[in-house]
Amino acid sequence: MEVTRFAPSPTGHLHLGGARTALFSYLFAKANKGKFLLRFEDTDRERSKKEFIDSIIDSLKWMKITPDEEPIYQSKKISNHKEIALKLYDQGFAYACDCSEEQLSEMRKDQISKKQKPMYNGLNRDKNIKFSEGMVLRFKFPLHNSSAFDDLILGKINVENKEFDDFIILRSDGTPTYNFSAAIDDIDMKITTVIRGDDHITNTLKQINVFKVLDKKIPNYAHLPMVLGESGKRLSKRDGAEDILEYRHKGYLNDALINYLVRLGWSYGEEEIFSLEKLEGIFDLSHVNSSPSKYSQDLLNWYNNKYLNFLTSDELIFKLREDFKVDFGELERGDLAISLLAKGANTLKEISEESKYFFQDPLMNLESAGIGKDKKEIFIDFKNQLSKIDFQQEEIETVIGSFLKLHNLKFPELGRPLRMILTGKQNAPSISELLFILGKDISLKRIEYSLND
RNA sequence: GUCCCCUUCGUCUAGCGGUUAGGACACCGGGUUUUCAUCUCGGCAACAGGGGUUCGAUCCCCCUAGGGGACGCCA
Repeated sequence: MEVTRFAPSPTGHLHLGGARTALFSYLFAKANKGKFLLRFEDTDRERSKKEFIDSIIDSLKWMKITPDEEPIYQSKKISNHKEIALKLYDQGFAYACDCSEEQLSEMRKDQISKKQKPMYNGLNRDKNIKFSEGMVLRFKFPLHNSSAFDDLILGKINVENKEFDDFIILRSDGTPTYNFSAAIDDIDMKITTVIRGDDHITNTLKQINVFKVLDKKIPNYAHLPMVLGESGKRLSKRDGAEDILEYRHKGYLNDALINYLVRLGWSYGEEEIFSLEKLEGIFDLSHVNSSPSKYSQDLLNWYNNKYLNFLTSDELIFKLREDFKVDFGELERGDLAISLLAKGANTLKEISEESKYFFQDPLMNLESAGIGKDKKEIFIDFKNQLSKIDFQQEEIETVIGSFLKLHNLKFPELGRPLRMILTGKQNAPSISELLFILGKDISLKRIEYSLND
């Protein structure tokens, strides 16, 4: 059975890139009838925050990415990992090193100045220093040959071992480091396929050597090409490197975001729209693109607009009420109003902002509505005509038509000022729709207000 | 600097040796809407460059260029 995991470090919120990694990992597990697990790599005491654990959990929940078991906290396994590191030391797969941080940074500076790759030079590798607390343990990385693995997305990756140094597996404070703990935990959790960003490729090469000395089966790896910002640079605050929940606050739908994210790198012929349920059946790694992709606000907006319009007016009303405190349920014809606005809106927030005139009288006087004093009589007559009819859409259109004819007016001469009176805006739904949705009382009230000027 | 990964329209991508190189977003026109949006029809637009392999390369190999990533007692 396939077992995958998402292993964020709680040193920040979940952002777009992380969410995509989690999604792919989750979908791969589901599509293979396997398990998806969550592990917090919270061994960086300084930067790991409970706040971020909570926010990552909330974000995943909102994205409908549900782990099949309770989350694992790496910090709880520190002593276990230390024990294993010590065992490796006893077996000669690791060695003690007492180089000071100053020594190491000197070494690094020196190498950089010589245009060399900065890395530990193996000074203490063969000195058989006896380990005592306060020293670090370094992994004896093979000196010769190369390390390789078959990436499920990228294909064969092979790097000369001389490119690696003897990385630290146990810090001087006695805690294990990432590359060591991650490998051990993947073993413990029986992970079969590791799906993560391709910035982890070198880590993978290190970790498979840990697997080897431990004589454990190496999992499959799939490295996802990065998501870049719209500028082509690293994802920044401006384009998605912020809290994924920000998207919720801006009025994006989780289903739209899921759909957008999965299509960022993965494809299924020429289909564009996928429900999570469908993805759980058809997702695969072989159709993941091997090149990096750029974030596109336009495309996300397009998806969001689509999904907004997949919703029923009742569902829209519910979401607007919950997330934006705008209650279309209070309106006579709120269902029509909201679906009308949803047609052209990219986000729930836009709907709420656009909806003002349904809830508040715009209070336009003659001048701001663009009606000259000489035209006032005409509008008074129009108001009288309106007040006589039953406010059904057809009747409204009929009365407008005959009124226009009677006064020999072109539509805009009536429509433009009327739209201002009704909404306070130049751009809004069609006049007959507006009158119908607003209803007789409100429509007449707004017209009267202007005419009383 | 060293190593690794990547390269099809501006963007997301289809393609898996023979295609008029397809779709979507964006953009630009036409129609509908006597406003905007919607809707609809149409248009613009790509195989980074150079060598091979092959009867034939977008597709396979090499080089160059460009982009991204890694190089911590962070994860």
